[in-house]
Amino acid sequence: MADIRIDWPDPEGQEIVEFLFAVAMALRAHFEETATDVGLTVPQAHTLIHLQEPQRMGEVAAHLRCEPSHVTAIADSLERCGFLRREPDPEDRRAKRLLLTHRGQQLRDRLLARLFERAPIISVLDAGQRSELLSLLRTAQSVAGADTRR
Amino acid sequence: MADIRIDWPDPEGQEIVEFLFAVAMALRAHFEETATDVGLTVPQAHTLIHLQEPQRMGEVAAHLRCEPSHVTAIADSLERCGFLRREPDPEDRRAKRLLLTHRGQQLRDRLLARLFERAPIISVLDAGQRSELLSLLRTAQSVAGADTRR
DNA sequence: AGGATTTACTTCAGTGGCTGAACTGTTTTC
DNA sequence: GAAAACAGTTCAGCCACTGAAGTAAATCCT
Repeated sequence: MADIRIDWPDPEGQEIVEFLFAVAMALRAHFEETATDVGLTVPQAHTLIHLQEPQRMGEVAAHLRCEPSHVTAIADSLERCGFLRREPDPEDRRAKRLLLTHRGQQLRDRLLARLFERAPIISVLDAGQRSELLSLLRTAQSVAGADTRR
Repeated sequence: MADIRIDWPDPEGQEIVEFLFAVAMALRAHFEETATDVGLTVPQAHTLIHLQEPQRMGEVAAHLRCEPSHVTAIADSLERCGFLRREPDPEDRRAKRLLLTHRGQQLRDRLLARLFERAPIISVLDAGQRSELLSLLRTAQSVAGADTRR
């Protein structure tokens, strides 16, 4: 992504976007690698991470930004592996909540630990740089979040 | 991605990684949206962007991190649409180079313009914050790059 | 020089993530 | 209490992508 050239009035902004794209791609690769390391696919890993607390399937679908039918498939596979189970939602008998089994919790912890442990990028920054980066990212958060929604 | 909690000795680093994941997901969505806006799929858009200068197909495959056979398919589609053509590599008659047609160039420019123009994140930062962010990202670049390679 | 190996792309069959439509059962609405 | 909206499931099908087998050209090795 470092080889993009285009006539554009804001070279600094462009360079930032390019860097962020590079970061995005690196993190994506890191996530995928970590997931396969622990024996999960990317959507399985995303789902597992989201299930810190029991969630209704529709809520998971909204979080993953995919169709509910896809969540059915993901939940099927994770349930077959014994990482979660379906539980009827006490407040709505149409809905089901996904909740992690003990093995699922363990796997989730392992996954997250590896994810943060070997994360690229932050390891070269010193304490001051890191808090600077953090505050900049916090500032930018609102827009990023606003842009994420469909 | 804001709802991850795990017992981890480095909460600041964790928060940075979480933010970067959020940024990564936002940018990915932004890229996908922009690509479909101009009538391209994600891999088509990536390929088009990479073709600022004519590239051999193997080189494109390496850049996209996919199998050469997939590049054949992508090139087929883009050639059918008239955005690029195959040209025999003058230095190796086994190889073919992909090069953009005029329409392909135009589309690439439009794509990149939209990509930077509507990029999330940077728009809320002022000039000082932006150069800070840029220098931090430059510092972190080496590691990110190192982690990207297989 | 020339036969064996490697390399660049293509073709094709198959996998896996994901969507959209049709269906069941439950809740809400008026 | 019937009609509409909703949660999840099933199924057919799309698209990105891989891996193996095939063709043609370059390189390697005496």
